[in-house]
This record gives sequence, structure tokens and C-alpha cells, in this order.
Amino acid sequence: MRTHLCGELRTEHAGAIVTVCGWVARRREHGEHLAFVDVRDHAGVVQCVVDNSIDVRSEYVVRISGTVRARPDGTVNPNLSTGEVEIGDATVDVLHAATPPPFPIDERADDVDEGVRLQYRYLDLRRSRMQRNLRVRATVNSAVRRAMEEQGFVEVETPMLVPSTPEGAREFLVPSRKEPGSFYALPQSPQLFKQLLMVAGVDRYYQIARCLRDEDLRADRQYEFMQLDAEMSFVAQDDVLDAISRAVLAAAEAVTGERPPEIERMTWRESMERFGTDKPDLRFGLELVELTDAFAATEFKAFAGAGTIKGICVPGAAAAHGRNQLDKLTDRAKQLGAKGLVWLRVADDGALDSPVAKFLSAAESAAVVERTGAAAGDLVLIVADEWATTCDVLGQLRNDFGRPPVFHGPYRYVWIVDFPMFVGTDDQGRPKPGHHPFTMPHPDDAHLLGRDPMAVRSQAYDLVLNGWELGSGSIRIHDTTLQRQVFAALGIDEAAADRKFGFFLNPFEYGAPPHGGFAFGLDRLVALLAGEENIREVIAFPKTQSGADPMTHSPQPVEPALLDQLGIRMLPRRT
RNA sequence: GGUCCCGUGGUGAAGUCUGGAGUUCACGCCGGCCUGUCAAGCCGGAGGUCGCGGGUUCAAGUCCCGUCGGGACCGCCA
Repeated sequence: MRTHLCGELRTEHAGAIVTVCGWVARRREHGEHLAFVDVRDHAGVVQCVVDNSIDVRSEYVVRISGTVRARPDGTVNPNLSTGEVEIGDATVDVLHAATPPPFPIDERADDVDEGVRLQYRYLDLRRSRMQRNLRVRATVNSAVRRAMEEQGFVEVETPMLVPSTPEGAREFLVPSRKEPGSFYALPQSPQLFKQLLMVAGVDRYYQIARCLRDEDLRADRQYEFMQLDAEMSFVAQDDVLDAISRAVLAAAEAVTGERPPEIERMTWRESMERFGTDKPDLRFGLELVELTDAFAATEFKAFAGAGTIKGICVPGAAAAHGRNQLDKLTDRAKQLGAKGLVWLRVADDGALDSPVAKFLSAAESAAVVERTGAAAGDLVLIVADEWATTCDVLGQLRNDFGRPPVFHGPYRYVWIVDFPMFVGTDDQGRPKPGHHPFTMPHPDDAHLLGRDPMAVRSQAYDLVLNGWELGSGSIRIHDTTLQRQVFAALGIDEAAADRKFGFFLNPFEYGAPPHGGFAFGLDRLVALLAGEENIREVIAFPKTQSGADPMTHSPQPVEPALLDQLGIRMLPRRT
């Protein structure tokens, strides 16, 4: 039907008789016998010179034949990859006349209401930006598959209809027709199955897996999302990190053409101390500065007795922060959980301008200036609180002040390792698992499980890119004795463990190999590599924030007969 | 469950704070002119339940209440 793609024609094709197919992007009329018609396909746009009597309009589907020729001097369009050529004396075959689209099929639609774009997603996707995003996604999928297969991973598909499990994210339920009143769940991840594949001796499993979680949507969260899911037997943490690193870096290289440097590693503790978060954005400084010891003997009441005192120095921010802005910053810090926020502006003469300056000794003031590196015109913000609160609040303020849009280069990948085994406590005072209850403790800390569980680190790890959590994984407990100890630390007795997790752990009795794995979100990686800050832009048919699809009008009510068959009766709507 | 922003011809905006005739700008659409444009240009034209419902008022796009839709975030996402 065609000999070339619109976007691939160059001067080397001059003289060739070609046929292209596509959509009319634009028509420019110049009199009775001359019009330019730009024809667009997924590869790009090419200008065709036609007689003005031909009736083609925006988005008509056409097949155009003619001779490729260099454009006359002075008419080259440097903004177009095909801008040095045109198809001359073109004959036009209208394959389908089109109604004018509701919005322009070009970059101007970037500003169109997203609900409208989603209602006409098939038109939105016709645009070059969206075509590029779809293809970036395909490139990432392909590169990831190749990288995993080269490392001996075997692709295994796992079921979409799985049992409901009490832990973790809210699930989507699927009613059973054969057994009314019973339900399947859609998988939030293939966790159970991939570990059983290790028991089965698959050794290295991977899957580009669809996962579903019925939690509220965000710019980086959809009900349905794709993960590179992997699990490996007879490995230590480093082996998993290496294997996943290869896949991620291969994907990045396939998209950008450049091999990123090896992914650095940072302990969770260091990340919290320096960046106040477990997903640090390493593209900018503004690191948290330790001040606790400098105020060990302070008489300033707000600092005395505080667990941890830290500060950040925002260069040049003093002038832009009058009392109003500083009050707002203080409110923000309180909203984030701090008791308060101490601010100091460095005056031109180096003096500290702050309501608390008079409470600080000369040595304390000097220490603040020296450690934060504050200079004239800088703004220093200090939080004194429990360690976790201090880090968290300053980490958020650091992001507020310094964080570029997520897609701005450079790409800074980092593995966060040595997460705490337990984070916080539940309503009955029992430790809660930081990752999940099958995570292997750090070998140096396992002996602390009984005595001081909160001090135990785990072999869990996260992959972070530019402040976005791409994914997480862990080495799993394969030994039933150790698993019992962890359950004990979690306050789960043997009967409860068997009730809650028996279906999962009993198979281990038949010989579970040491194993560990990882899963990372492909939507997020693709968005970052495509330069998008919203994963909806890299998903062909996403849902809105309220979980609806304006194109298909889902979700929808169904016929009562359908519900009868499933044994389901509607309750009256709550008002 | 909560906080905030947005909703005005097909599209994007201005008008809303401070009520006074559906007013304005750009794009698109329809018709005409036009032989080298490329967001072509020029002339003319059509196109509206100001998201929806209620209230206040002599008068509501504008003020108040409710509701629906879209977005950002908190909670939530072991």
C-alpha cells in the first residue's frame, strides 16, 4: 500500500517515486493550482505539493504518490526532519474522510483538559509526543526482557485470579460464578507465586507483570501498573542488585543511547541522615547538617533535650524570605510534624538575624555557620525533634527548596540498602514489618531479634531514581526456624502464623532454596526516561484520578441478571 | 475520609475579587481570495444551557449553599 514512511524521506530519496500513507496534519492553500498538504504517520510529517482543487482536510486518511524532490532554495524547513524534501506533483487517494478533531493533533493538545484527551485517547495517541512515549515504553520492555534472558532468567506467567490475602494493599475482587459468595482477588503482585517457583526449582524467574491495587490514584500511581518482577535462588543480596541493575541500565541505555554509570549504594541510615528520606533525590545538594552535639549544653529551651538537631542551608534565600514567608515555612514544618522551625538569616556582615539568636551562645552560633557553610544572604533552617521527625521534616523542606522537575537530568540512580527490619508499632504495640514479614534479617543483626528487634536491619533494598521509588525487594527467609523467630518478634504466634500465612509457608517444608528478588515499576521508569512527570502519559489507556475511563465510561453498572448469576445483591447507595 | 486548584462556543485563555445586555483575544470550523508556504496570509461567516441544581438580588458567568467532572497533595499504597 505504501513504499515509505512519511517521516523517513530525506534528500537521498530525491528522484524516487514514492507512496506514503497517513493523516493530513495541515493544508496550506496558495491559489487555484497550488496547495501544500502535510501528511503525518508515526514516523513524522512530510510536505506534499498538490493541486488546490483536491478536497482533503484535517485528519483525512490519505495515500499520496509522487516524486521526492529537493525543495527549492529558500524553502527548506529546518524544524522538520523531512524539511529538505517534498513529494511533488502528488496524487491523492482519500482512504477515509474525517470529522474535524475536538482538539489539534499536535503539541498544542498538551494544554487541553486531560479529561478530554482521555475521552478521545485514540486521537491523543496520534500525536508525536504520545507515539514517542509508547515507543519508549516498548523499547524499555524489550531491553529489560533481553537483559533478563541474557542472565538466565526464565519468563513464567502467573495467574490473574488469585486468593485474597489480608495483608498489604486493598485488592480488587472478582466474584465466582461457580461458587456464589466466593471471590478471587486480582494480584497486587505475583509475590506468592514467584517464591513458590523458587521452591519448584525454576532458579531464576522473571515476568513483566501486571499488578493491581485498589488504592487512591496519584501522578505516579494507577490501579493497574506493570512491574519487572524477578526472583533468584542461591543468591546473596549483591547478586540480586547486580541482576536488576543490568536490566535497568540496559533499559536506560536503549532509550537514551548512553550507558549510565554503575548504580551507587547507600545505607538507609545514611540516606535518612543526609537527605531526610529513604528515596533521596541526589541531583541537588542542600544536605541535612548534623548539629545535635553542637547544642549539647545549650540553654535554648527548644533545643535542650531534643533527640536530634539538624539544619539545612539554602544559599541566597534570605532576601526572598520576609517574616511572612518564614511564618509560612514554620507552618509547613509544623504541618509535617515538627514542633517548630528555627530560622536564621545571614546578614551581609555575617551576623545571624533570627528571633532565637539571642538564646544561642557565641560558640553555638559559630558552629551553625561553620557546619552549614552559611554565608551572607543564606537562609538556615533548623529542626530539633526526635531523630525520625527531624530528618523527615528537613528532608521535605529540602525537596521544597531544591528539587527540580523529576525528569530533569541527570539521572541519579541509587540503591538504598540495610533498611530497618521493623518500622513503628501497630495499635497493640507490636513492631510492624518494614518490607514484609518474610524478609531476611541482616546477618550481623539476626542475634538481636529477641532482645532489641527495632535495632535489626534487614536484607531489604529499594531502587531510587531522582527521588522516585522505582521498586523494592529483599532476600527472603527460607528457614522455618528463623521465620518463627521473626513472627515472634512481630507478636504472631504459631497458630496465627499458620492461619495467616500457612498456605504460603507450608510448601517451604518441602525444600525451599535460599532466595531473594525484586520488583520495580516500569511505568515510572518509562515516564522518567521519556521525560514525563506523570505515568498516565506513558500508559496508552490510563484511568483518571477517580479511577474512571472517560473513553469507555467504565466503571459502569451491569444488568441485574448478571448480578443474580453471581449471587450479588446491591445495597442502597449510601447518602 | 480530608485539603487545595480548575470548569466560559470544538480547543486554549481573559472576564468572577468589586453583580448591570453572552463581552473579548488566539486557534479551529464553514465560505471567498490567493502559485512556495510550513502555527502561511487576507476578507467574510457560523458556532454558547458560562458543568449541573438551588438560593440571595430589581438584576448572577460573577455572591452563597449543594452537587458532578478534571487535576495536585495528605491519609492509603505490608
